[in-house]
Amino acid sequence: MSKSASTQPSAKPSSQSSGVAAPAFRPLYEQIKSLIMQSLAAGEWKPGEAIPSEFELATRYGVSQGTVRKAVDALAGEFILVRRQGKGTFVATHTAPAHQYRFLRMRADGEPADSARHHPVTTFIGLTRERADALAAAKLRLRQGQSVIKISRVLVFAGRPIILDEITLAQASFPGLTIEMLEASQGSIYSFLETTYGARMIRADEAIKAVAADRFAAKHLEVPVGTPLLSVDRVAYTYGDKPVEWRRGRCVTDGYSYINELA
Amino acid sequence: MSKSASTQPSAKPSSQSSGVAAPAFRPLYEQIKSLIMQSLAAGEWKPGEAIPSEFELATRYGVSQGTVRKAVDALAGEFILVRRQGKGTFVATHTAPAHQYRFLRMRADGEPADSARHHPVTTFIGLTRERADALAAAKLRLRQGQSVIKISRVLVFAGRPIILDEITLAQASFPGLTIEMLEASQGSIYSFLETTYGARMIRADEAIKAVAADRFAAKHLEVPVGTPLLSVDRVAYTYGDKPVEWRRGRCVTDGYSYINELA
DNA sequence: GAGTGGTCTAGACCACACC
DNA sequence: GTGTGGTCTAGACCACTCT
Repeated sequence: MSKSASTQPSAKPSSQSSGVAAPAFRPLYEQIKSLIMQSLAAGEWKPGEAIPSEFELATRYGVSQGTVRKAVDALAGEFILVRRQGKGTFVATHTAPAHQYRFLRMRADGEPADSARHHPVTTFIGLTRERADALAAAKLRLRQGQSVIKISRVLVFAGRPIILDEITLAQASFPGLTIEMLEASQGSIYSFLETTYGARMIRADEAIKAVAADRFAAKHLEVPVGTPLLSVDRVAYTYGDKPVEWRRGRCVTDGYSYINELA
Repeated sequence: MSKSASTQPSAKPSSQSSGVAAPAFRPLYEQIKSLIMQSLAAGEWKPGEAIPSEFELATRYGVSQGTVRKAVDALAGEFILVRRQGKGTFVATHTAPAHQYRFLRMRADGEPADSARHHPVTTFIGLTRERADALAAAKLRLRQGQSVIKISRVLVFAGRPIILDEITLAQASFPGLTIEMLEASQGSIYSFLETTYGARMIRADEAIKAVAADRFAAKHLEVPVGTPLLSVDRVAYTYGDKPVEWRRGRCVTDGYSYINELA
Protein backbone atom coordinates (compact mmCIF):
# COMPACT_ATOMS: atom_id res chain seq x y z
CA MET A 1 0.00 0.00 0.00
CA SER A 2 1.95 3.01 -1.24
CA LYS A 3 1.38 6.40 0.26
CA SER A 4 -0.09 8.40 -2.58
CA ALA A 5 -1.34 11.89 -1.84
CA SER A 6 -3.63 10.84 0.97
CA THR A 7 -2.64 9.48 4.35
CA GLN A 8 -5.33 6.83 4.02
CA PRO A 9 -3.78 4.21 1.75
CA SER A 10 -6.64 1.75 1.36
CA ALA A 11 -9.92 0.73 2.95
CA LYS A 12 -12.38 2.61 0.82
CA PRO A 13 -15.98 2.71 1.97
CA SER A 14 -17.28 1.87 -1.51
CA SER A 15 -20.84 2.21 -0.28
CA GLN A 16 -22.39 -0.58 -2.31
CA SER A 17 -26.11 -0.91 -1.76
CA SER A 18 -26.31 -4.69 -1.62
CA GLY A 19 -29.51 -6.31 -0.45
CA VAL A 20 -28.69 -6.45 3.26
CA ALA A 21 -26.63 -4.60 5.86
CA ALA A 22 -23.46 -3.42 4.11
CA PRO A 23 -20.28 -3.62 6.24
CA ALA A 24 -19.78 -0.01 5.17
CA PHE A 25 -16.19 0.40 6.37
CA ARG A 26 -13.40 -1.86 7.44
CA PRO A 27 -10.50 -0.27 9.31
CA LEU A 28 -7.00 -1.00 8.12
CA TYR A 29 -5.98 -2.56 11.41
CA GLU A 30 -8.86 -5.02 11.09
CA GLN A 31 -7.56 -6.05 7.70
CA ILE A 32 -4.04 -6.43 9.12
CA LYS A 33 -5.50 -8.48 11.94
CA SER A 34 -7.14 -10.80 9.42
CA LEU A 35 -3.90 -11.14 7.50
CA ILE A 36 -2.04 -12.09 10.66
CA MET A 37 -4.80 -14.58 11.52
CA GLN A 38 -4.42 -16.12 8.08
CA SER A 39 -0.69 -16.56 8.58
CA LEU A 40 -1.37 -18.07 11.98
CA ALA A 41 -4.00 -20.47 10.61
CA ALA A 42 -1.65 -21.43 7.76
CA GLY A 43 1.03 -22.30 10.31
CA GLU A 44 3.50 -19.69 9.10
CA TRP A 45 4.34 -19.04 12.76
CA LYS A 46 3.93 -21.98 15.12
CA PRO A 47 2.70 -21.95 18.72
CA GLY A 48 5.36 -20.61 21.05
CA GLU A 49 7.35 -19.03 18.23
CA ALA A 50 7.93 -15.31 17.85
CA ILE A 51 6.24 -13.49 15.01
CA PRO A 52 8.15 -10.76 13.13
CA SER A 53 8.68 -7.44 14.92
CA GLU A 54 6.11 -4.70 14.55
CA PHE A 55 8.36 -2.77 12.19
CA GLU A 56 8.90 -5.80 9.98
CA LEU A 57 5.17 -6.43 9.79
CA ALA A 58 4.56 -2.75 9.11
CA THR A 59 6.96 -2.90 6.15
CA ARG A 60 5.49 -6.16 4.93
CA TYR A 61 1.93 -4.87 4.93
CA GLY A 62 2.84 -1.33 3.90
CA VAL A 63 1.29 0.36 6.90
CA SER A 64 2.66 2.26 9.87
CA GLN A 65 3.93 0.54 12.99
CA GLY A 66 1.06 2.05 14.95
CA THR A 67 -1.49 0.28 12.80
CA VAL A 68 0.26 -3.08 13.19
CA ARG A 69 0.38 -2.38 16.90
CA LYS A 70 -3.36 -1.93 17.05
CA ALA A 71 -3.94 -5.20 15.21
CA VAL A 72 -1.52 -7.06 17.47
CA ASP A 73 -3.09 -5.46 20.54
CA ALA A 74 -6.45 -6.88 19.51
CA LEU A 75 -5.01 -10.36 18.98
CA ALA A 76 -3.16 -10.21 22.28
CA GLY A 77 -6.45 -9.28 23.94
CA GLU A 78 -7.96 -12.49 22.60
CA PHE A 79 -4.98 -14.51 23.89
CA ILE A 80 -4.08 -15.46 20.34
CA LEU A 81 -0.75 -13.67 20.61
CA VAL A 82 1.31 -12.88 23.69
CA ARG A 83 3.50 -9.80 23.93
CA ARG A 84 6.69 -9.83 25.94
CA GLN A 85 8.39 -6.49 26.31
CA GLY A 86 11.94 -6.46 25.13
CA LYS A 87 11.65 -9.93 23.60
CA GLY A 88 8.98 -9.90 20.96
CA THR A 89 5.46 -11.09 20.23
CA PHE A 90 4.74 -14.81 20.41
CA VAL A 91 2.06 -17.17 19.26
CA ALA A 92 0.07 -18.19 22.32
CA THR A 93 0.17 -21.83 23.33
CA HIS A 94 -1.62 -24.16 25.69
CA THR A 95 1.72 -25.80 26.37
CA ALA A 96 3.10 -23.00 28.56
CA PRO A 97 2.66 -23.92 32.24
CA ALA A 98 0.74 -20.72 32.96
CA HIS A 99 -1.80 -21.43 30.22
CA GLN A 100 -2.01 -25.23 30.50
CA TYR A 101 -5.43 -25.11 32.10
CA ARG A 102 -6.60 -21.83 30.65
CA PHE A 103 -10.18 -23.05 30.14
CA LEU A 104 -10.46 -24.91 33.45
CA ARG A 105 -12.74 -22.99 35.81
CA MET A 106 -13.07 -25.41 38.70
CA ARG A 107 -11.33 -24.19 41.83
CA ALA A 108 -11.03 -25.50 45.35
CA ASP A 109 -13.24 -23.31 47.55
CA GLY A 110 -11.32 -20.50 49.15
CA GLU A 111 -8.58 -20.65 46.56
CA PRO A 112 -8.04 -17.28 44.87
CA ALA A 113 -8.87 -17.23 41.17
CA ASP A 114 -5.37 -16.25 40.14
CA SER A 115 -3.42 -18.51 42.46
CA ALA A 116 -0.74 -20.78 41.11
CA ARG A 117 -2.88 -23.74 42.04
CA HIS A 118 -1.76 -27.32 41.95
CA HIS A 119 -2.78 -28.93 38.70
CA PRO A 120 -5.12 -31.89 38.44
CA VAL A 121 -3.96 -35.39 37.58
CA THR A 122 -5.66 -37.05 34.62
CA THR A 123 -6.81 -40.68 34.55
CA PHE A 124 -8.01 -41.95 31.19
CA ILE A 125 -10.91 -44.39 31.26
CA GLY A 126 -11.32 -45.20 27.63
CA LEU A 127 -11.16 -44.20 23.98
CA THR A 128 -13.68 -45.45 21.44
CA ARG A 129 -14.47 -44.75 17.81
CA GLU A 130 -18.13 -44.20 17.04
CA ARG A 131 -20.49 -42.63 14.56
CA ALA A 132 -21.59 -39.11 15.42
CA ASP A 133 -25.10 -38.92 16.84
CA ALA A 134 -27.33 -35.95 16.10
CA LEU A 135 -26.06 -33.94 19.07
CA ALA A 136 -22.36 -34.46 18.45
CA ALA A 137 -22.82 -33.83 14.73
CA ALA A 138 -24.58 -30.55 15.41
CA LYS A 139 -21.96 -29.36 17.89
CA LEU A 140 -19.00 -30.28 15.67
CA ARG A 141 -20.74 -29.31 12.44
CA LEU A 142 -20.36 -32.81 11.02
CA ARG A 143 -22.87 -34.94 9.21
CA GLN A 144 -24.60 -37.47 11.39
CA GLY A 145 -22.86 -40.81 11.16
CA GLN A 146 -19.37 -39.45 10.49
CA SER A 147 -16.61 -41.04 12.54
CA VAL A 148 -15.77 -39.48 15.87
CA ILE A 149 -13.41 -40.30 18.71
CA LYS A 150 -14.84 -40.43 22.21
CA ILE A 151 -12.52 -40.09 25.17
CA SER A 152 -13.52 -40.60 28.78
CA ARG A 153 -11.34 -39.41 31.60
CA VAL A 154 -11.34 -38.29 35.20
CA LEU A 155 -9.56 -35.25 36.59
CA VAL A 156 -8.27 -35.78 40.10
CA PHE A 157 -7.65 -32.82 42.39
CA ALA A 158 -5.70 -33.35 45.58
CA GLY A 159 -6.42 -37.08 45.47
CA ARG A 160 -10.15 -36.69 44.87
CA PRO A 161 -11.89 -37.38 41.54
CA ILE A 162 -13.68 -34.12 40.75
CA ILE A 163 -14.39 -34.02 37.02
CA LEU A 164 -15.58 -36.76 34.67
CA ASP A 165 -15.20 -35.72 31.04
CA GLU A 166 -16.57 -37.26 27.87
CA ILE A 167 -14.75 -35.67 24.97
CA THR A 168 -15.77 -36.00 21.34
CA LEU A 169 -13.45 -35.18 18.44
CA ALA A 170 -13.87 -35.55 14.70
CA GLN A 171 -11.89 -38.64 13.66
CA ALA A 172 -10.81 -36.92 10.46
CA SER A 173 -9.00 -34.16 12.37
CA PHE A 174 -7.06 -36.48 14.65
CA PRO A 175 -6.03 -39.59 12.72
CA GLY A 176 -4.24 -42.32 14.60
CA LEU A 177 -5.06 -41.01 18.03
CA THR A 178 -4.77 -43.69 20.71
CA ILE A 179 -5.29 -43.79 24.42
CA GLU A 180 -1.64 -44.71 24.86
CA MET A 181 -0.62 -41.42 23.27
CA LEU A 182 -2.87 -39.54 25.66
CA GLU A 183 -1.55 -41.45 28.65
CA ALA A 184 2.02 -40.76 27.62
CA SER A 185 1.37 -37.03 27.27
CA GLN A 186 1.99 -34.57 30.04
CA GLY A 187 -0.38 -31.76 30.95
CA SER A 188 -3.66 -30.74 29.42
CA ILE A 189 -5.32 -32.38 26.45
CA TYR A 190 -5.23 -29.09 24.56
CA SER A 191 -1.50 -28.99 25.00
CA PHE A 192 -1.31 -32.50 23.56
CA LEU A 193 -3.58 -31.80 20.57
CA GLU A 194 -1.61 -28.67 19.84
CA THR A 195 1.81 -30.27 19.81
CA THR A 196 0.72 -33.49 18.13
CA TYR A 197 -1.85 -32.31 15.60
CA GLY A 198 -1.26 -28.57 15.44
CA ALA A 199 -4.86 -28.01 16.55
CA ARG A 200 -4.98 -24.76 18.48
CA MET A 201 -8.04 -24.00 20.62
CA ILE A 202 -8.78 -20.31 20.47
CA ARG A 203 -11.98 -19.97 22.43
CA ALA A 204 -14.86 -22.04 23.80
CA ASP A 205 -18.53 -21.72 24.66
CA GLU A 206 -19.95 -23.39 27.72
CA ALA A 207 -23.49 -24.15 28.89
CA ILE A 208 -23.91 -25.29 32.48
CA LYS A 209 -26.67 -27.26 34.14
CA ALA A 210 -27.23 -29.09 37.41
CA VAL A 211 -27.90 -32.82 37.06
CA ALA A 212 -28.13 -35.92 39.25
CA ALA A 213 -25.21 -38.33 39.10
CA ASP A 214 -25.98 -41.43 37.03
CA ARG A 215 -24.39 -44.81 37.70
CA PHE A 216 -21.41 -44.17 35.48
CA ALA A 217 -20.65 -40.77 36.97
CA ALA A 218 -21.29 -41.97 40.51
CA LYS A 219 -18.81 -44.79 40.04
CA HIS A 220 -15.99 -42.70 38.66
CA LEU A 221 -16.52 -39.68 40.87
CA GLU A 222 -16.99 -41.84 43.97
CA VAL A 223 -20.28 -40.26 45.02
CA PRO A 224 -23.74 -41.76 45.54
CA VAL A 225 -26.05 -42.05 42.54
CA GLY A 226 -28.27 -38.97 42.47
CA THR A 227 -25.68 -36.58 43.90
CA PRO A 228 -26.14 -33.14 42.29
CA LEU A 229 -23.35 -32.53 39.81
CA LEU A 230 -22.43 -29.65 37.58
CA SER A 231 -22.85 -30.59 33.93
CA VAL A 232 -20.61 -28.44 31.76
CA ASP A 233 -21.10 -28.66 28.01
CA ARG A 234 -18.31 -27.14 25.98
CA VAL A 235 -17.58 -26.57 22.33
CA ALA A 236 -14.02 -25.44 21.63
CA TYR A 237 -13.08 -23.61 18.44
CA THR A 238 -9.92 -23.10 16.38
CA TYR A 239 -9.14 -20.42 13.83
CA GLY A 240 -12.06 -19.38 11.71
CA ASP A 241 -14.56 -20.37 14.39
CA LYS A 242 -14.28 -23.99 13.41
CA PRO A 243 -15.61 -26.29 16.16
CA VAL A 244 -13.07 -28.97 16.96
CA GLU A 245 -13.97 -30.44 20.31
CA TRP A 246 -17.26 -31.15 22.02
CA ARG A 247 -17.21 -32.30 25.61
CA ARG A 248 -19.52 -32.86 28.49
CA GLY A 249 -18.03 -32.63 31.97
CA ARG A 250 -19.62 -33.77 35.22
CA CYS A 251 -18.21 -32.02 38.25
CA VAL A 252 -18.38 -32.69 41.96
CA THR A 253 -19.05 -29.40 43.71
CA ASP A 254 -18.42 -30.45 47.27
CA GLY A 255 -15.38 -28.35 48.10
CA TYR A 256 -15.02 -27.13 44.52
CA SER A 257 -16.78 -24.43 42.51
CA TYR A 258 -16.96 -23.24 38.93
CA ILE A 259 -15.73 -19.67 39.14
CA ASN A 260 -16.52 -16.86 36.78
CA GLU A 261 -15.92 -13.14 36.56
CA LEU A 262 -18.64 -10.88 35.20
CA ALA A 263 -17.94 -7.52 33.63
CA MET B 1 1.41 19.21 33.19
CA SER B 2 3.42 21.67 31.14
CA LYS B 3 5.55 20.50 28.28
CA SER B 4 9.04 21.37 29.40
CA ALA B 5 11.92 20.27 27.23
CA SER B 6 10.95 16.61 27.14
CA THR B 7 7.93 15.07 25.43
CA GLN B 8 7.31 13.05 28.58
CA PRO B 9 5.60 15.48 30.94
CA SER B 10 5.28 13.41 34.07
CA ALA B 11 5.29 9.83 35.28
CA LYS B 12 8.84 9.52 36.43
CA PRO B 13 10.09 6.09 37.42
CA SER B 14 11.69 7.46 40.61
CA SER B 15 13.07 4.00 41.34
CA GLN B 16 12.62 4.02 45.07
CA SER B 17 13.90 0.88 46.74
CA SER B 18 11.07 0.34 49.21
CA GLY B 19 10.87 -2.93 51.08
CA VAL B 20 8.72 -4.84 48.62
CA ALA B 21 7.92 -4.97 44.90
CA ALA B 22 8.12 -1.41 43.63
CA PRO B 23 5.45 -0.46 41.05
CA ALA B 24 8.42 0.75 39.04
CA PHE B 25 6.51 2.71 36.43
CA ARG B 26 2.99 3.96 35.99
CA PRO B 27 1.96 5.03 32.49
CA LEU B 28 0.32 8.41 32.09
CA TYR B 29 -2.84 6.92 30.63
CA GLU B 30 -3.21 4.77 33.74
CA GLN B 31 -3.05 7.88 35.87
CA ILE B 32 -5.64 9.60 33.65
CA LYS B 33 -7.79 6.50 33.95
CA SER B 34 -7.62 6.74 37.74
CA LEU B 35 -8.53 10.42 37.63
CA ILE B 36 -11.56 9.69 35.48
CA MET B 37 -12.54 6.88 37.85
CA GLN B 38 -12.30 9.30 40.76
CA SER B 39 -14.62 11.75 39.05
CA LEU B 40 -17.00 8.92 38.28
CA ALA B 41 -16.95 7.66 41.87
CA ALA B 42 -17.46 11.21 43.14
CA GLY B 43 -20.54 11.50 40.95
CA GLU B 44 -19.19 14.34 38.83
CA TRP B 45 -20.75 12.65 35.82
CA LYS B 46 -23.86 10.58 36.49
CA PRO B 47 -24.91 7.29 34.87
CA GLY B 48 -26.22 7.88 31.37
CA GLU B 49 -24.66 11.33 31.11
CA ALA B 50 -21.96 12.31 28.67
CA ILE B 51 -18.47 13.00 29.97
CA PRO B 52 -16.44 15.86 28.45
CA SER B 53 -15.00 15.33 24.98
CA GLU B 54 -11.56 13.84 24.58
CA PHE B 55 -10.07 17.22 23.71
CA GLU B 56 -11.61 18.86 26.77
CA LEU B 57 -10.25 16.11 29.01
CA ALA B 58 -6.87 16.38 27.32
CA THR B 59 -6.73 20.10 28.10
CA ARG B 60 -7.97 19.55 31.64
CA TYR B 61 -5.34 16.94 32.43
CA GLY B 62 -2.59 18.55 30.36
CA VAL B 63 -1.97 15.55 28.14
CA SER B 64 -2.53 14.79 24.48
CA GLN B 65 -5.85 13.60 23.12
CA GLY B 66 -4.26 10.24 22.28
CA THR B 67 -3.43 9.61 25.90
CA VAL B 68 -6.95 10.44 27.03
CA ARG B 69 -8.19 8.16 24.29
CA LYS B 70 -6.17 5.26 25.62
CA ALA B 71 -7.54 5.79 29.13
CA VAL B 72 -11.11 6.02 27.85
CA ASP B 73 -10.57 2.94 25.68
CA ALA B 74 -9.60 0.97 28.75
CA LEU B 75 -12.66 2.15 30.69
CA ALA B 76 -14.93 1.41 27.74
CA GLY B 77 -13.44 -2.09 27.63
CA GLU B 78 -14.55 -2.60 31.23
CA PHE B 79 -18.07 -1.33 30.40
CA ILE B 80 -17.58 1.59 32.76
CA LEU B 81 -17.90 4.06 29.89
CA VAL B 82 -19.68 3.68 26.58
CA ARG B 83 -18.49 5.39 23.39
CA ARG B 84 -20.91 6.49 20.74
CA GLN B 85 -19.35 7.78 17.56
CA GLY B 86 -20.47 11.23 16.65
CA LYS B 87 -22.24 11.77 19.95
CA GLY B 88 -19.79 11.47 22.78
CA THR B 89 -18.68 9.19 25.60
CA PHE B 90 -21.25 8.27 28.23
CA VAL B 91 -21.24 6.82 31.71
CA ALA B 92 -22.48 3.23 31.43
CA THR B 93 -25.74 2.40 33.16
CA HIS B 94 -27.72 -0.68 34.09
CA THR B 95 -30.85 1.29 33.21
CA ALA B 96 -30.40 1.10 29.45
CA PRO B 97 -32.56 -1.71 28.00
CA ALA B 98 -29.58 -3.40 26.37
CA HIS B 99 -27.67 -3.56 29.68
CA GLN B 100 -30.56 -4.18 32.07
CA TYR B 101 -29.61 -7.79 32.58
CA ARG B 102 -25.93 -7.48 31.87
CA PHE B 103 -24.92 -9.95 34.60
CA LEU B 104 -27.71 -12.47 33.95
CA ARG B 105 -26.27 -15.58 32.33
CA MET B 106 -29.27 -17.90 32.33
CA ARG B 107 -30.62 -18.53 28.84
CA ALA B 108 -33.33 -20.70 27.42
CA ASP B 109 -31.68 -23.64 25.67
CA GLY B 110 -31.22 -23.04 21.99
CA GLU B 111 -31.39 -19.30 22.40
CA PRO B 112 -28.31 -17.55 20.99
CA ALA B 113 -26.19 -15.76 23.57
CA ASP B 114 -26.61 -12.36 21.96
CA SER B 115 -30.30 -12.58 21.12
CA ALA B 116 -32.63 -9.82 22.22
CA ARG B 117 -34.29 -12.26 24.55
CA HIS B 118 -37.49 -11.62 26.41
CA HIS B 119 -36.74 -10.38 29.89
CA PRO B 120 -37.75 -12.20 33.05
CA VAL B 121 -40.55 -11.00 35.33
CA THR B 122 -39.64 -10.49 38.98
CA THR B 123 -41.81 -11.59 41.91
CA PHE B 124 -40.66 -10.38 45.31
CA ILE B 125 -41.18 -12.81 48.19
CA GLY B 126 -39.94 -10.81 51.12
CA LEU B 127 -37.58 -8.24 52.58
CA THR B 128 -36.18 -8.58 56.08
CA ARG B 129 -33.62 -6.75 58.17
CA GLU B 130 -31.14 -8.97 59.95
CA ARG B 131 -27.71 -9.01 61.53
CA ALA B 132 -24.92 -10.14 59.21
CA ASP B 133 -23.79 -13.69 59.84
CA ALA B 134 -20.17 -14.68 59.37
CA LEU B 135 -20.61 -15.52 55.69
CA ALA B 136 -22.45 -12.35 54.70
CA ALA B 137 -20.05 -10.24 56.74
CA ALA B 138 -17.06 -11.77 54.99
CA LYS B 139 -18.53 -11.33 51.53
CA LEU B 140 -19.58 -7.70 52.09
CA ARG B 141 -16.54 -6.84 54.23
CA LEU B 142 -18.72 -5.89 57.19
CA ARG B 143 -18.33 -6.77 60.83
CA GLN B 144 -20.40 -9.68 61.95
CA GLY B 145 -23.66 -8.44 63.49
CA GLN B 146 -23.97 -5.29 61.41
CA SER B 147 -27.38 -4.65 59.91
CA VAL B 148 -28.13 -6.09 56.51
CA ILE B 149 -31.17 -6.21 54.26
CA LYS B 150 -32.21 -9.59 52.89
CA ILE B 151 -34.40 -9.72 49.82
CA SER B 152 -35.95 -12.88 48.43
CA ARG B 153 -37.38 -12.98 44.94
CA VAL B 154 -38.18 -15.25 42.04
CA LEU B 155 -37.36 -14.58 38.40
CA VAL B 156 -39.99 -15.94 36.04
CA PHE B 157 -39.09 -16.74 32.45
CA ALA B 158 -41.89 -17.38 29.97
CA GLY B 159 -44.29 -18.12 32.79
CA ARG B 160 -41.97 -20.54 34.61
CA PRO B 161 -40.15 -19.71 37.87
CA ILE B 162 -36.49 -20.32 37.04
CA ILE B 163 -34.36 -18.43 39.55
CA LEU B 164 -34.79 -17.99 43.29
CA ASP B 165 -32.52 -15.26 44.63
CA GLU B 166 -31.58 -14.33 48.18
CA ILE B 167 -29.92 -10.96 48.07
CA THR B 168 -28.01 -9.38 50.93
CA LEU B 169 -27.16 -5.68 51.09
CA ALA B 170 -25.52 -3.59 53.79
CA GLN B 171 -28.30 -1.65 55.52
CA ALA B 172 -26.04 1.39 55.83
CA SER B 173 -25.69 1.72 52.04
CA PHE B 174 -29.40 1.52 51.30
CA PRO B 175 -31.34 3.35 54.02
CA GLY B 176 -35.09 3.28 53.84
CA LEU B 177 -35.30 0.49 51.30
CA THR B 178 -38.70 -1.22 51.32
CA ILE B 179 -40.24 -4.04 49.36
CA GLU B 180 -42.85 -1.64 48.02
CA MET B 181 -40.11 0.42 46.38
CA LEU B 182 -38.75 -2.72 44.74
CA GLU B 183 -42.17 -3.81 43.57
CA ALA B 184 -42.84 -0.39 42.11
CA SER B 185 -39.55 -0.38 40.19
CA GLN B 186 -39.26 -1.53 36.63
CA GLY B 187 -36.47 -3.70 35.31
CA SER B 188 -33.45 -5.12 37.07
CA ILE B 189 -32.55 -4.55 40.69
CA TYR B 190 -29.24 -3.01 39.65
CA SER B 191 -31.11 -0.47 37.60
CA PHE B 192 -33.18 0.36 40.67
CA LEU B 193 -30.22 0.64 43.07
CA GLU B 194 -28.43 2.83 40.56
CA THR B 195 -31.24 5.32 40.06
CA THR B 196 -32.39 5.35 43.68
CA TYR B 197 -29.12 5.14 45.61
CA GLY B 198 -26.51 5.96 42.99
CA ALA B 199 -24.91 2.56 43.61
CA ARG B 200 -23.29 1.44 40.36
CA MET B 201 -22.27 -2.20 40.00
CA ILE B 202 -19.08 -2.39 38.01
CA ARG B 203 -18.21 -6.07 38.09
CA ALA B 204 -19.04 -9.27 39.91
CA ASP B 205 -17.48 -12.58 40.90
CA GLU B 206 -19.47 -15.78 40.78
CA ALA B 207 -18.94 -19.26 42.20
CA ILE B 208 -21.24 -22.01 40.96
CA LYS B 209 -22.19 -25.33 42.49
CA ALA B 210 -24.82 -28.00 41.99
CA VAL B 211 -27.14 -28.57 44.94
CA ALA B 212 -30.37 -30.39 45.73
CA ALA B 213 -33.50 -28.27 46.08
CA ASP B 214 -34.54 -27.73 49.70
CA ARG B 215 -38.15 -27.21 50.77
CA PHE B 216 -38.03 -23.45 50.32
CA ALA B 217 -36.51 -23.61 46.86
CA ALA B 218 -38.74 -26.49 45.79
CA LYS B 219 -41.81 -24.52 46.77
CA HIS B 220 -40.92 -21.33 44.95
CA LEU B 221 -39.42 -22.95 41.89
CA GLU B 222 -42.23 -25.50 41.65
CA VAL B 223 -39.99 -28.53 41.48
CA PRO B 224 -39.73 -31.60 43.73
CA VAL B 225 -37.51 -31.42 46.79
CA GLY B 226 -34.10 -32.82 45.84
CA THR B 227 -34.15 -31.62 42.23
CA PRO B 228 -30.62 -30.67 41.18
CA LEU B 229 -30.32 -26.90 40.99
CA LEU B 230 -27.55 -24.54 40.04
CA SER B 231 -26.39 -22.55 43.04
CA VAL B 232 -24.83 -19.28 41.93
CA ASP B 233 -23.03 -17.21 44.56
CA ARG B 234 -22.29 -13.68 43.52
CA VAL B 235 -20.51 -10.70 45.01
CA ALA B 236 -21.01 -7.48 43.07
CA TYR B 237 -18.60 -4.54 43.37
CA THR B 238 -18.76 -0.78 42.83
CA TYR B 239 -15.94 1.67 42.26
CA GLY B 240 -12.81 0.91 44.20
CA ASP B 241 -13.61 -2.79 44.36
CA LYS B 242 -16.01 -2.20 47.20
CA PRO B 243 -18.39 -5.17 47.65
CA VAL B 244 -21.98 -3.95 47.75
CA GLU B 245 -24.19 -6.94 47.09
CA TRP B 246 -23.98 -10.59 48.04
CA ARG B 247 -26.51 -12.98 46.61
CA ARG B 248 -27.19 -16.66 46.30
CA GLY B 249 -29.31 -17.79 43.37
CA ARG B 250 -30.89 -21.20 42.88
CA CYS B 251 -31.63 -21.97 39.25
CA VAL B 252 -33.76 -24.56 37.53
CA THR B 253 -31.76 -25.97 34.62
CA ASP B 254 -34.50 -27.89 32.87
CA GLY B 255 -34.74 -25.98 29.61
CA TYR B 256 -32.33 -23.28 30.81
CA SER B 257 -28.55 -23.10 31.08
CA TYR B 258 -25.91 -20.83 32.54
CA ILE B 259 -23.90 -19.77 29.53
CA ASN B 260 -20.31 -18.63 29.47
CA GLU B 261 -17.68 -17.77 26.91
CA LEU B 262 -14.09 -18.76 27.52
CA ALA B 263 -11.18 -16.97 25.92
C1' DG C 1 -21.38 22.89 9.02
C1' DA C 2 -19.85 21.92 13.59
C1' DG C 3 -18.67 18.69 17.00
C1' DT C 4 -17.44 14.09 18.56
C1' DG C 5 -15.37 9.80 18.28
C1' DG C 6 -12.39 6.64 14.99
C1' DT C 7 -8.34 5.78 12.11
C1' DC C 8 -3.75 6.45 10.48
C1' DT C 9 0.73 8.29 10.35
C1' DA C 10 5.46 9.80 11.87
C1' DG C 11 8.66 10.49 15.11
C1' DA C 12 10.62 10.75 19.85
C1' DC C 13 11.77 8.60 23.89
C1' DC C 14 11.26 4.98 27.79
C1' DA C 15 11.50 0.13 29.70
C1' DC C 16 13.14 -4.35 29.24
C1' DA C 17 15.92 -8.42 27.58
C1' DC C 18 19.90 -10.28 25.68
C1' DC C 19 24.46 -9.90 24.10
C1' DG D 1 24.78 -1.44 22.71
C1' DT D 2 21.07 -3.20 19.93
C1' DG D 3 16.54 -4.70 19.26
C1' DT D 4 11.96 -5.37 20.92
C1' DG D 5 7.70 -3.82 22.79
C1' DG D 6 5.45 0.37 25.46
C1' DT D 7 4.21 5.24 25.92
C1' DC D 8 3.35 9.83 24.37
C1' DT D 9 2.71 13.47 21.21
C1' DA D 10 0.95 16.19 17.14
C1' DG D 11 -1.52 16.54 13.27
C1' DA D 12 -4.37 14.97 9.30
C1' DC D 13 -8.37 13.07 7.72
C1' DC D 14 -12.64 9.87 7.95
C1' DA D 15 -17.28 8.50 9.85
C1' DC D 16 -21.24 9.59 12.36
C1' DT D 17 -24.82 12.64 14.60
C1' DC D 18 -27.34 16.60 15.12
C1' DT D 19 -28.73 21.15 13.88
